[in-house]
Amino acid sequence: MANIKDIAVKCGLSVSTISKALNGYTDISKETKQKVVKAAEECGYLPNSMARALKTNRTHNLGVLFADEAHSGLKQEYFAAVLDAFKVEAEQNSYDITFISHNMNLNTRPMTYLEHCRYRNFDGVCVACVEFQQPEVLELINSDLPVVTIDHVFNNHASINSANVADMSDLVKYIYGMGHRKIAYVHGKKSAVTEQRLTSFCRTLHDFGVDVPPSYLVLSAYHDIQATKTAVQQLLTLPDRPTCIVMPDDYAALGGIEAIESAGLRIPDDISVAGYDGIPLSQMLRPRLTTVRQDTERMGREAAKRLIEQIENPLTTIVENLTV
Amino acid sequence: MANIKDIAVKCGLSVSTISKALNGYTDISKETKQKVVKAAEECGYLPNSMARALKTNRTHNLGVLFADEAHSGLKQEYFAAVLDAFKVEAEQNSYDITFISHNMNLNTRPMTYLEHCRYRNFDGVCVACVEFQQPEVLELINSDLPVVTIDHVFNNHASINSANVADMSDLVKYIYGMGHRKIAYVHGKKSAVTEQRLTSFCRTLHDFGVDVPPSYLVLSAYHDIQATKTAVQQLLTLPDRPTCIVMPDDYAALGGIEAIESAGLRIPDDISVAGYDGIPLSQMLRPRLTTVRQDTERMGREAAKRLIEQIENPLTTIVENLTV
DNA sequence: TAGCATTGCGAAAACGGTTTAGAACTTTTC
DNA sequence: GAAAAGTTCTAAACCGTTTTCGCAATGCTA
Repeated sequence: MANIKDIAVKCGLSVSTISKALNGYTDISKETKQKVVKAAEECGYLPNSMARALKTNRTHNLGVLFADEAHSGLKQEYFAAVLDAFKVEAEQNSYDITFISHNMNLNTRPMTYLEHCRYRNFDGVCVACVEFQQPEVLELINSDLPVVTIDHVFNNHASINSANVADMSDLVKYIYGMGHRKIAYVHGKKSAVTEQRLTSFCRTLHDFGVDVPPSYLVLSAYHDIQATKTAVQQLLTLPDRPTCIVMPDDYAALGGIEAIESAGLRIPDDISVAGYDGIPLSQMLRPRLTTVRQDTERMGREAAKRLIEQIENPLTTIVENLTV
Repeated sequence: MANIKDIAVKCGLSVSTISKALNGYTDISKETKQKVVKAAEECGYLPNSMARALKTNRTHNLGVLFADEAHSGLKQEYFAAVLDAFKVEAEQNSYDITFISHNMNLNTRPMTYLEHCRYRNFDGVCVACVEFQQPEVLELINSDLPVVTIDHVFNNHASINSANVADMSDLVKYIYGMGHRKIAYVHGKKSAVTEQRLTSFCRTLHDFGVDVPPSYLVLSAYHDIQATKTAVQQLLTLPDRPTCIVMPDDYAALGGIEAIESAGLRIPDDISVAGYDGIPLSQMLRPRLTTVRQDTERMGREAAKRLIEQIENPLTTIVENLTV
């Protein structure tokens, strides 16, 4: 309720002095500063972030785009975990986070993502879990706003990526080590992430002298239980059935497991299953799922750190890609 | 980039006329309005939400408090689903949402939740998934800000609640119908929700003529796999073991299942298990979990609707509690 | 044609801060 | 003891809007 003017009157000082005293300017004496801080405390003074932002052009607010077409971004445990970590790190640096949307109406037409960010004056944005090739998303990423992307690399932009190549390689080595030679991969839709995993999958096996027949690589989609079920059913009809199937992710794996059990096969006796994500769920499944644990905590925190670094030190910050 | 002044110059009109033309004032001629709108379009004009908020005291931004001590709010599928629905409904009404925290620094000390809301000028707040008895939370809820709470009823405040009494009753009836008579309940920590479920559990069984021995009611915690595992282990040592156990929620149920299987018992042959929440996960478990599906979609949307209603029609809105 | 309502627009004061330039005063320097 | 330098504060412009009030011009009525 109380504003800076009230405090000025109460202290018998000017508005500018109050502002400076409260913002650590050095040309204010210790005594004055103390008096001001005390008065502010007594009034329950809170700065008005709008007025401040209006003048400074800095909101201390970050936009996050965490949504896919199905509006199910938050429901995906993996992204929820990343966002949660992002939030924690942002808060520790006194930044708030607001969701970016494109449903707010501007005159007649709804705003684009970028327009929304400009409207709200976000200091920076974090983009994850979207179709990165969408024009609207590209417009946002190629704007002059500080940006960090998750699981997608753009030239000249910071990004945090899960270590797809190394992780998949480790997973394949582990499976190979268990004695499997006929390994299939039900993979997600074409994307940078998918490409990396797919390539790593094939190359690692190739290095072991195992060649993957094309029929062992089946298209499904991330987080799509039904599609994965269908894909696995297809695999099971092959004359030379795989002995192990790698699923797009832990969640989709549930569909694969269902397909296998419906076919009257037992896991892991008849066929083995591996997932991807390392979400807690996977450790609770019966049978327990072999999976790759992704360090979502670190990804979220690093994303926030690098974004804030970019915002606060635009000139000295080297924008780079981090693989976690 | 372009502001209202630029448009004024471009159109040869005054700033006030531009503002009015863009905001549907009626004392502007059709021709002028068209000219202004066209010019604004050409400049790629976007209003500055800060300036607007500063003047109008309305931000079109809602604060959401979705966090517990463990910072795991978002990781809980149930609340993530509610938040997701809340977000969708808010967006459709041109409201943004940002997370409330208490980590932003004000001078020396961090802000309280309420201070944070004032600082950001939220038009209203949604509170869920917190310890409602915390002083800081109470301060927020009892402030003059429009508030809607999820799963907790406060006098004179809107709230959206899952239908604990009816749902638990239905669950118990179903279990009873399956032939069970020795039913135990591993429940969450004391809270309004827990009380309702516990009471409903006991009363429904009582109505069937079944009395629940105190040893069948064991304290655990929501979403706590370990605590639930321990609680179930305790139940299994009872001389007169239950034939069915109701868990605090689907997630915690995983701990219970583990305890049972570790004890060499089979589900559902030796003992049955029921959960609570109806999260997708539960339908994928082996064995499939009997559970109560909560309409998280409706809860989230209704919460947003009622909050916005309160904000926009403070005088005519009757604040009430909705049970979904 | 005088009087009056209506229509369309502009001037200017907010909203609550930040920040630059400089004023007033004190201290140091030579 | 005057000029230079340092210290502490203030005045005022500014950020981009909204909104009240008033003013002119026009149309209408009698």
